[in-house]
Amino acid sequence: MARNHANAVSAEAAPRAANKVPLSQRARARPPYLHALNPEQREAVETLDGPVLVLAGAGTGKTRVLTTRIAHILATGRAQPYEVLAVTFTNKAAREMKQRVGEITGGIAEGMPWLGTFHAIGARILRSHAELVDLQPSFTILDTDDQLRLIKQVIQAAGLDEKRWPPRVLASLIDGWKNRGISADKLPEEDQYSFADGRAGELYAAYQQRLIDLNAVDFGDLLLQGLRLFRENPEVLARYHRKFKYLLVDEYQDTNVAQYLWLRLLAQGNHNVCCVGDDDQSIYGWRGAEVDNILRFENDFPGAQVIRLERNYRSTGHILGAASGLIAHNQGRLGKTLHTQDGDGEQLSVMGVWDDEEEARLIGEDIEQLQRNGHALNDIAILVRASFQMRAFEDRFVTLGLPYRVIGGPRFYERQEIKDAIAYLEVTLNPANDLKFERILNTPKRGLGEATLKVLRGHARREGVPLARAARTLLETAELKPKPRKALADLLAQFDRWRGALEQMPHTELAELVLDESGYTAMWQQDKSPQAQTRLENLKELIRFMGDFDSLAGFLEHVSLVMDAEQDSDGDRVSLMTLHAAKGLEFDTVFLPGWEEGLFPHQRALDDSGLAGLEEERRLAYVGITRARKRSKITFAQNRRVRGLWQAAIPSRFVDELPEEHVEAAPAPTAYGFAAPGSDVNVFGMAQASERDTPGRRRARAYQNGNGGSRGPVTIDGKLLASETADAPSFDLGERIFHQKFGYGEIAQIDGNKLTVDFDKAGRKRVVASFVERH
DNA sequence: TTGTTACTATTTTTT
DNA sequence: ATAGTAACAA
Repeated sequence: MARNHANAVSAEAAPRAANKVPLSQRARARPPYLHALNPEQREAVETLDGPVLVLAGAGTGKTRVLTTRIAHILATGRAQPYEVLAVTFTNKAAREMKQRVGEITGGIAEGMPWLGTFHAIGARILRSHAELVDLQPSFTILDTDDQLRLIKQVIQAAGLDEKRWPPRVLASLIDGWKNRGISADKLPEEDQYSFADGRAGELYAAYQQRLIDLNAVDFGDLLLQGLRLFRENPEVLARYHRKFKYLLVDEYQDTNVAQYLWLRLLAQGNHNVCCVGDDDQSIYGWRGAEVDNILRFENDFPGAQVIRLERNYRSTGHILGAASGLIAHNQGRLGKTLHTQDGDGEQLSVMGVWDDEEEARLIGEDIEQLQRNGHALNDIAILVRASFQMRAFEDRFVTLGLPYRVIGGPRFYERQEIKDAIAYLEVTLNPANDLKFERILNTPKRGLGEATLKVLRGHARREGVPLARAARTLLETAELKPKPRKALADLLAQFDRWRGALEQMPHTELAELVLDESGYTAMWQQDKSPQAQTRLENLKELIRFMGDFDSLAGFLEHVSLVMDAEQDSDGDRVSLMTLHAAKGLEFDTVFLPGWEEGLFPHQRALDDSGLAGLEEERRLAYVGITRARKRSKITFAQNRRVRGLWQAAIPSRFVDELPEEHVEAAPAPTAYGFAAPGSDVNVFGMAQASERDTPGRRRARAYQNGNGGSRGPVTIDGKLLASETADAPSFDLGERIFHQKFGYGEIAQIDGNKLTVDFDKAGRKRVVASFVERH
């Protein structure tokens, strides 16, 4: 490992291919984009020939290096935009990179057709050669719902008990195999018995056959079939070897085996492959990422140069020191020493609290304090290990009226109503899409249930035709009872009509028509649940978004690959997210709650993957701490509700692994029950005595906060909200209102900008007026 | 076929 | 606690 380091340093003196570049070129003034880089970054950008691994620690300018490198390749004329393959994991990263390359080159990147996610690029390559892997170029890409439905069918067809052999389990097994590049015919003996008493391979193969029947692929196939394509057709691979002069990979520590193999095949062409990553930030092992890929880079790509970026531009000395000390407890790492030219800054604070409610309250107060001192909420984040931890914070922030945003929650295209709507549109466009057809067959309810579906499936299977086709012929026979028969006939007629309208009207109008006439919109309008309103909004949003595309087909292709929608970034809000979602982001102040054994490190990670699991959890902690520019505040609760029951918790071992010189142990003022909950003690650990903080008022407030059913005026700071509530409408007692989180309710009491509302579902809650709307 | 009740499995999450 | 699912009754 030390050798790598030496290697990197010496390489700086003589870039390997310098002599290939004409002297006139070398003597030119450095282009402006190189000036902004430090020597290591510049080396990473300019070392263009042969394999390069850039080990980029947290906050060392990884994205900058990657984008500048692309810009450099283009600006020096080494390759045309279409000759550079750049892969990322997320659409967000791809978008960002595209934009930043564009900024540096002044638009040359416009046509970088091969900058995208592994899956998008895989799909693109596969479409050009579909026949070579038993597909038609128009193949559809299944989402997880479709995949699960299909696997369920396969399990049923095999005559297995779904309860004993749950489809989800097989789905994740198949996923795992595909991640490791294992196709159905190559399933190792030991994996055979991982499902259904040795029938694993048989089921995997049956599933693959069904995919081919449907002319469909799942996400794993986008890579696995790509591998097969390259292996079975060397001439195709050779074509891409000639095509791609430079390969770049972002977040290399997150690659799985299939991606690695895919990449290695492509890199066999001219070996100009540059991978950027940080072994210390590998946190996706549970979904197939192999840290080994990055650890083994030099073996896999002979002659590789390793360049370390160790100068951190983000965090203070104490934060880096604490994070480095923690991660040093991991065994399998390449090793980096991050340093900063910043000052030491504040030490990390660690504090124990009584329970999750107190944790949320103290952090809430701390945030208000920061806000009073002029900190933007946008610069503050709370990073949790598991999403259930978010609830306490959301509840607290809603009562405080503290604006927050949840990052990475349920994504737009994952929502039920969006998937349903898309299923309708997909079937309109492509009647042969059986899985989507099944999805909407009885949504809304039209009396076409399990029994009808069974008849349809049987018929379709016998004739070897899609369900919609089978349905049509079934209408001619007497196999179905009159009622379902009529319903089915109506549905088919509707689809025919919509299909006919495809050419007649803009696709957004058609979408509205389909959703209206199918009764889908009506279904949600009649739904009384608090989310129904939001769902209808989402449907409107979907149609608005469709307007950005030229055609329905174009829109649907986008949706199948790009599962995320742009996050709204308006307003000054605290960010709330999981540690996983936080990778790549940074904030001035980061709160890290829930550092307790069992939660963080998570018990499941320990049980499932032992030491490797623990090390991944530790990397997660490292990622969390290094998100902070100035302040990291760790808390742990002594008591936490797990699955409804209270459990005593002990502080995470990670707390004790933090080097003491970088950490300040904040006293736990309320932890042992001396101070009443609700007292003004912040996470800095200093009791903030204020004029309104007499013991009596504390008790009063504790009563109000603790016992839910609060009455009387609120004593929590109302003044913070002045700016947000300026334009809030005024309400009357007894008025019906709608609240994003709690649904519909009736106003029971008004205190300035705070309302007490009896919610239909959620009961009596105290909310801020700006958070509700008239109904 | 639909609505009700009982039961179970609850980290992280992209494509 | 809770949500999502499966068996069961109407």
